[in-house]
Amino acid sequence: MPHIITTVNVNGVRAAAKKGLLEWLTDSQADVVCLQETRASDVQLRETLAPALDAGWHVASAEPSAKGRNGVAVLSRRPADAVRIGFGDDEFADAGRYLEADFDALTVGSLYLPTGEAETPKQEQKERFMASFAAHLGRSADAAAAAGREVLVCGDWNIAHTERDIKNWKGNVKKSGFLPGERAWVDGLLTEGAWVDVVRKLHPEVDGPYSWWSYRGKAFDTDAGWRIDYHLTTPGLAERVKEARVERAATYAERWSDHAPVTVQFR
Amino acid sequence: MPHIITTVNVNGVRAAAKKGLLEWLTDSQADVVCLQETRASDVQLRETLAPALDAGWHVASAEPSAKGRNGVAVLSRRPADAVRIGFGDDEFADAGRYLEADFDALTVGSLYLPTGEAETPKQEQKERFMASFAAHLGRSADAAAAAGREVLVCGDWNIAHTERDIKNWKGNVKKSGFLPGERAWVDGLLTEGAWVDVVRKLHPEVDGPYSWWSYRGKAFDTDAGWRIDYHLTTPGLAERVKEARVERAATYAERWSDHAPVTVQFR
DNA sequence: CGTTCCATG
DNA sequence: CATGTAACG
Repeated sequence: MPHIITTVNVNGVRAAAKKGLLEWLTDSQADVVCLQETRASDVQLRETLAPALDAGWHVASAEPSAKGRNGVAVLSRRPADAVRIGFGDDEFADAGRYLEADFDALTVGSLYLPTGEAETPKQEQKERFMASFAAHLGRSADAAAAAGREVLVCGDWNIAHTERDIKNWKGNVKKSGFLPGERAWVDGLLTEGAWVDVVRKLHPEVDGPYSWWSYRGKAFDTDAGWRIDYHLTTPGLAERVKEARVERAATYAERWSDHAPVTVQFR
Repeated sequence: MPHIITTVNVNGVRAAAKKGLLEWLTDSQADVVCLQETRASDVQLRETLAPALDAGWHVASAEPSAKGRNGVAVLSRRPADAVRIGFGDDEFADAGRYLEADFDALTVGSLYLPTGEAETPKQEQKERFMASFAAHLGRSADAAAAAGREVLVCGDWNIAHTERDIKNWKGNVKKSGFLPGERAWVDGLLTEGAWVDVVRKLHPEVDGPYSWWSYRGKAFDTDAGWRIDYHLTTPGLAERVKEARVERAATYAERWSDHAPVTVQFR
């Protein structure tokens, strides 16, 4: 079973690969790397990742129906036992926003939750996705418990959960990504330990660690970021979490994404 | 009166400026430089050319109504006495395809004739432009003769006149830019010496010199080009032409346009 | 094959 | 402020 799992929104895998993603991957100790916003077809993704595939990585991907948008993937050092695209909602079936891959008794999900914009139809779409995906998580947790399996769902959730998860929380209370309803939705996922935010579990008292910084202005340099990339795990797996870190340095020399990789390690 | 005049289609002045246009301009001995396909608003053009303007160049420009398309300009070491945009045809009035500037007894025109595509509405538009512009050239020649002035119209005519003006002429007889009707239209302009193609006058027997090479393949390296950038002058001025050259080397180290500057010098 | 625009983030 | 795409050349 994989012990080190990283998630990173690459904001265009082709651009990221030109700027350092592949070198970062070469240095990575991860067993599984979940990618979001590949913004590439399956063919383009394989072409871009060819050096990594040659080096032994396997890839499973969910291609977006709209060219140059969304796209999620799971890279792994050995092939997944099974791969499932989508989460049973026809509206988002071919959006390239969710993919699950099984490795022994562990299921890993790579999620790219929609961006919203308060008071617009985009926000309604985000909320439809949230409702539907929460139902999937519920079913998934129940099925895993019944089958003695564990589940880890990581990716870009596009929601900062608490005031600790966003540098300028006061300035964003009416902005999509920090709306009360969105934060309450995350509360609901974590209720009674159904799911555990394992980075927060390990670092309960710190601000951040942020995983996304706008490209505008000097947000990265001043660490004016958001923690919107999470690893949520089933409770049994959460008990085994050993270490978690945001690899801010990965994008420090040359920034190859506006997100940084978030890595968790399990016993 | 200016004695050295250059024309160059820059294929986007902002991109060209980043890659060497301004250095070429610094080294240029020209008194007047006509630009085509600036693909910029007047404001963007001035921002882009700011170093040249600081160095003493003056600019007159015809902004395109469609953003990022067309656009012609005349740079000069002293301000023009008068500037006229367009050539009296309402259809093309704000297309950013023609500009005239007066310097003493010389009028200089910067032309970007439309690209065509055989058997399509684009070709019909090109031919409407050609008919209308030929009428303007006729009026212009008559007026110049009556007033004892000379006229030079340079730019990207998007037509290779003869078999000498295109490397692979056999492969292009049905392609816009080398259609019989287009070539005959140029014949008509030159009839009875009303207008003189001064580069060809100086170099009657050579193939080329080409002034445009496709970016595709190795067209530039193999000199598989087209001569579509001309200086047409009134007969009196043609008598004074001393030297003409295509500055192919200007774009050799780093190609800042798919066209090369064409420079003529007068006594 | 390159430029610029657009929608999206 | 960066991505990919499109129309255009």
